Amino acid sequence: MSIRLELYRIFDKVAKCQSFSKAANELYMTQPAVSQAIMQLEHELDIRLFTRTPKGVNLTNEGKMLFEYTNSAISLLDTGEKRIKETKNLQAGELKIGVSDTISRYYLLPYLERFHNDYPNIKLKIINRTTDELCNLLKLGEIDIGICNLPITDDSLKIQKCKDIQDIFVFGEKYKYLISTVITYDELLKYPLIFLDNRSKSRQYVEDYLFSKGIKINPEIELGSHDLLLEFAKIGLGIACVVKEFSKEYLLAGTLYEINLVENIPKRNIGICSLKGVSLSPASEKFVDYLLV
Amino acid sequence: MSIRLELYRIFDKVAKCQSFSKAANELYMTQPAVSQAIMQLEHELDIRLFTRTPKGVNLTNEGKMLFEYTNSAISLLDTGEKRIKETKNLQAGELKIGVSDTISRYYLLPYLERFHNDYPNIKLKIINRTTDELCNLLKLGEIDIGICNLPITDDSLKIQKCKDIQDIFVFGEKYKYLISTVITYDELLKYPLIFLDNRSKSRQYVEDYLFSKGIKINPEIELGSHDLLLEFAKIGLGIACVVKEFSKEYLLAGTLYEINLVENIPKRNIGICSLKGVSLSPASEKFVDYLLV
DNA sequence: TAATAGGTATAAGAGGTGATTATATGTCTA
DNA sequence: TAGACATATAATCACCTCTTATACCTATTA
Repeated sequence: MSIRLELYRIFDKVAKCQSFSKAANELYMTQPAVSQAIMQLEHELDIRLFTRTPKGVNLTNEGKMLFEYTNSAISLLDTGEKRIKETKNLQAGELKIGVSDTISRYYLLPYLERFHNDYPNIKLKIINRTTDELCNLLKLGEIDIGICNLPITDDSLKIQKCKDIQDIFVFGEKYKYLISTVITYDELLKYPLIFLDNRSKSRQYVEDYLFSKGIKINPEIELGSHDLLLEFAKIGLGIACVVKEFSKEYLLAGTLYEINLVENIPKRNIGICSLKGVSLSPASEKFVDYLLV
Repeated sequence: MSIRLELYRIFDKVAKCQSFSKAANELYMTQPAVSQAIMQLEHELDIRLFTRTPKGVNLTNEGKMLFEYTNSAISLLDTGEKRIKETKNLQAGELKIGVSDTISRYYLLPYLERFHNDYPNIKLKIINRTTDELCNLLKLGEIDIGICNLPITDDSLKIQKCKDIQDIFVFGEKYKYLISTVITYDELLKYPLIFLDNRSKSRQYVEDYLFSKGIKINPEIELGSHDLLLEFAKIGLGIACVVKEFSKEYLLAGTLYEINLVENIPKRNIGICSLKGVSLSPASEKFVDYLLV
């Protein structure tokens, strides 16, 4: 059988202390235990490692040789252990978050900022993709968690809702006369509509919902980012379908106005996705905490 | 307390096998043992190292991190062990021999040559010093064994006789008339004597012996090496006290002749010295074997 | 010289603990 | 739905390591 690794730890300590007794102390063992351990090691390797003297022990040449290896090995294990502990205390490590870009800008940013302040040694990696792509990245292990627009139907993923969001329609100065007018879904179609492009979950969600109400939208303009939606609406290019929570600045500033629909689009959620059955890394776990509070 | 190093070995194997069962096999343990070991490690580090799946296990991010360390550490210990075994089989290592130069040239050389042929991977270091200095080097651990002129009285040294040598007096052509003449110690003093310088054991031995017989020598010439003794005698500068075994070439070639003394100087010995109570390295041991056969 | 202090070796016994066996549980596949 | 294959859990046992006690050795010191 192979040699008990404990013996190497003891050997290592004895070599450093040049004494069985002192090593025993530092190892919280008795001297005979150390003596026996070294004898066992010497026996198994079939070679003398120490020369015993009345005032301690000295490494033989072969012992010196072995020590070069054990010393590095033991200290490697020690630092490995230490790094794990650091990671646990979030003093090191990295956190790879996949997120759709809409969310990252309007929702995630403050959390990222806070997390980075609290744990500056965690390396943050943010990957912007569509929800579907994020699910794949999760399975590939490329990201630790994904922040996605719900709903997601994937049995291998664990989903935790973390924020309600409300889809609304907004317009700028040009359509100011619509303020305090209540509008039906049908009437919306009379106006030029601005939507995200149809790969996005948000677009799909609203489009699907309206379709279930018998409304088939045909956007005048399709854009790639939520930012552009807001800006296009602001300069009067049409009525944009946006997320209320992500449009607060514009609404508060009075540069955009929300349409009063007879019936709101049902709220949907942003959720945290992770692989089912896979424990989160400490950093991921902590970050999820932030989001859920 | 610190973590059982065995756990790291098991962890390492599991990480490589990506399976508790397979690792158990390779470690000659049962699966539950491995399972428990990993759980213990995870518990002590307070972190998940593997994610369990129905078809094996996978390293978590933290597990991967730890593995980088354990993997190197374990393989370091393995190679350390391997090198020790090589040393034991004389496939590596070094052999430091201290020897007085007289001996090294005439006695040791053939043994060194043979040993080096048999074990070319052992690095040989030969150190030439006087016997007294060699004893000190032994105690300092600078040499593994010393090949010295006996007698040596030092309780901390282990002495093994390995060769008889006979001190004789020789002369060259100039004193050819002495051939087949029997000579007393007293008569020797009539001739110019050539001795080694008085730091050498050989000189001391003969001088002391003759003194015990009431003869006080007063050499005409004192030289630093046995070589020179022979050469000086050959060209007729006197009668040299040399070691018979080291002078064979000259005696056989007829360039030097041995004096017939009424009574031979008592034989003395070359011996192998090593530290008492300290086991010899495998290489040293083997070399001593060569000398003693 | 005797005694002390500090080191290692040895013997014997006890206790802990890691391995085994047996079984449960879960998941994918045929 | 059964079977194969993976890990988890529970309980028992045997080994083996550590401890205690003691011996022995070598320096140092009174």
